[in-house]
Amino acid sequence: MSSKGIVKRSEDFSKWYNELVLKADLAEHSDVRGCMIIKPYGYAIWEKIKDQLDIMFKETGHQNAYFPLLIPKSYLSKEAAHVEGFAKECAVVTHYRLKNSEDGTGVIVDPEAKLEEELIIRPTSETIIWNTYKKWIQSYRDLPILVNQWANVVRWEMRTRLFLRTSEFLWQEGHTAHATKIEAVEETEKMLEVYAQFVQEFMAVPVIKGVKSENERFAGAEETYCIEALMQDGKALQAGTSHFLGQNFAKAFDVTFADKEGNKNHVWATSWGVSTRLMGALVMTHSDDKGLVLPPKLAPIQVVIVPIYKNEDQLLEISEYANSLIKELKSLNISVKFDNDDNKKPGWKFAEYEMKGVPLRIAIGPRDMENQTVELARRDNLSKSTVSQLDLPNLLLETLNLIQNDLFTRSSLFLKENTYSANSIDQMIEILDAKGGFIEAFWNGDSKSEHKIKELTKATIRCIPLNENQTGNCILTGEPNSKKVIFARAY
RNA sequence: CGGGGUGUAGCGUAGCCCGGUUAUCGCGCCUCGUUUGGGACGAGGAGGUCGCAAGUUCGAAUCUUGCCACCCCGACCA
Repeated sequence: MSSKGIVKRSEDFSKWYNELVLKADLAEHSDVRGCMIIKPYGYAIWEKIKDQLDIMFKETGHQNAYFPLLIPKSYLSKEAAHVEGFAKECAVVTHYRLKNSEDGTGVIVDPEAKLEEELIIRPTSETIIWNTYKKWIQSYRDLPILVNQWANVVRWEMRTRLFLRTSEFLWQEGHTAHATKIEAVEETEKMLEVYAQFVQEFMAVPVIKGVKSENERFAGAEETYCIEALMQDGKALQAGTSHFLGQNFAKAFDVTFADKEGNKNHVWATSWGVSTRLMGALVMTHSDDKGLVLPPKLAPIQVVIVPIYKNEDQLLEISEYANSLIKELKSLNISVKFDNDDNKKPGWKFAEYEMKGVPLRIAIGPRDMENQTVELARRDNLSKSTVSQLDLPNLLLETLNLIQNDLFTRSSLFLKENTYSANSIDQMIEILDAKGGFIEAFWNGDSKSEHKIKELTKATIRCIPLNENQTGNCILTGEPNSKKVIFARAY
C-alpha cells in the first residue's frame, strides 16, 4: 500500500474498509483487544447521528435516563433465554482493589478484595432496567414508561472489526413498559419506523423492514423487528433492531401493575437499539476508492474552501472573499471549513478532503477572483464545475440537498439491482457466489430448514419482510404455502 | 476459540532462510529557502526497547519456546 490512497474495493473489500476507516481518521485500534478509539472526526459523525436520533426519540415521547454500567451477575440469569444469549460474552468484575505486587514490578489484584457478588459489565441493560421498573410501576397510571439511554456496552467478541463489531461499543437502548400488548407492539413498530426513517433520510441508506426468524431473534424477545441494509460487497448488515419483549422480563422481575378494575397484570415491554455499527453501514454504502463519501446531513464539514495563491496578496484577497462567504453559509446552517494551511498544497488538500468524504469542495484561485467564480467539486460523483460567486450560498444549499437525494437514489438502485429471487438452493448459491445481494425466496417457517439452508449456502434469513403476503414453495423442501423471506450472507 | 499469515522510526518497508562493524529505503516530522489550479522541490536535521518475555550463543532483528496484537478463513454475534 502506498502512503497515499487506499486499496481498491474490487481488489479487497475488507481491506478497503479497514484502510478507509483508519485513513479517513474515523477510528483506530486501542491496545485492548477488540476495542476501538473513535477519533474526533469519526466521533463528530456519530454525534450527528446521535443528535438527530435523540430529537426523533423525544418527538415520539421518550426521555433519556442513565442506568449503571455494572450489573449484579444474578440479574442476568433471571430471564432464561436472555442469559443463554449473553452469558458467553460477558466481562465480569470480581474484585474492587489492586495492590502493589511484592516484587515491586507493578500492581496485582488484591485477593482480599473479592466481591461478594460478582458484577458483569452490561452487554445490554434489560435486566437492571426491569429490576428498576419494578419499583417504578404499581398502577396503570404509571404506564407507559418511555425511556432511552445513551450508553456503552461490552460484549466479549471473538472477532472484531472497527465499528462493525467491537467488544465495547456505543449505542442507545430504548426500554419501554406498557399496560397492553397492543400498545407494546405498536411501540416496537413505531421505533422500527423511526430507525428506518432516520437511516434512509439522514444516512441515505435504504433498508428493508422485517421481523427476524426465531433463530435470529434477540435473547428474551417474543418478536424482533429489524432493518436490513445491503453493503456494496453484497453482504447484508443489520442496521437496527426493535424488540417486542412480551411479558418475559416483567415475569422474570415480577413487574406488575393494577389496572382500572384493580386486577394485577404483568407489564408489556419493548427494547430497541442502534449502535456505532451504523458508522460501518454509512462507510460501506456510499464510499469509493478515493475514500469516504458522506451524506451532507451527517457530514461534520459540508463545504471545504481551498484557496489557491502564489503570494500573500492573493491569499489575502481570497481570504476576504472566503470569510464573507463563510458568514453567509453559516446563516444558512451550512458547516464550512476554510483551509488556509500554508504547509499543504492544494492537490494534497483535495485528496485529503476526498478521503474524509466532505460533500462539497470549493477551490478559489486568482483566476476565479478575477472572473468572480469558484470551482465547485462534488464528492459523491467527483464532478467539477466553475460557477459564479453570485448567489453561491443558495447554490451550495441546493447542491447539498441534491447530493443527499442522489446518494439515496443511487444506493436504492443498488439495493434493487442486487435483490434477486431464487427457486432452488443451487440457484441461490450461484447468485451469492457471483455477486451476493438479497435473495428473495420462500421458506416453510421451520427452524431446521433454516439451519440446513445456512449450512448449504452460508446465508441466513435476514428478515421476513413486513406487509409481505406472497406465498410459494419452500426453497429447501418444496412445501407449498411457505412465506417469502430475504436471505443474504451477512456481517 | 481452531487453521493460516504478519509484526523492524509516526506510516509503509529491506535485511531474517544461511547469527558478526554504526539496521536499509520511501513517505511523514523539524529548520531555511523556493513554491502553490490535483498528493511540490532543494539543502540540512531529528527520530529505533527490531511486538513483549525468556532461552541458545563470545555475539540475536536473524535461531528456539512462550505470550501479545493485527489481518484472512471458519464457529459465535448488533
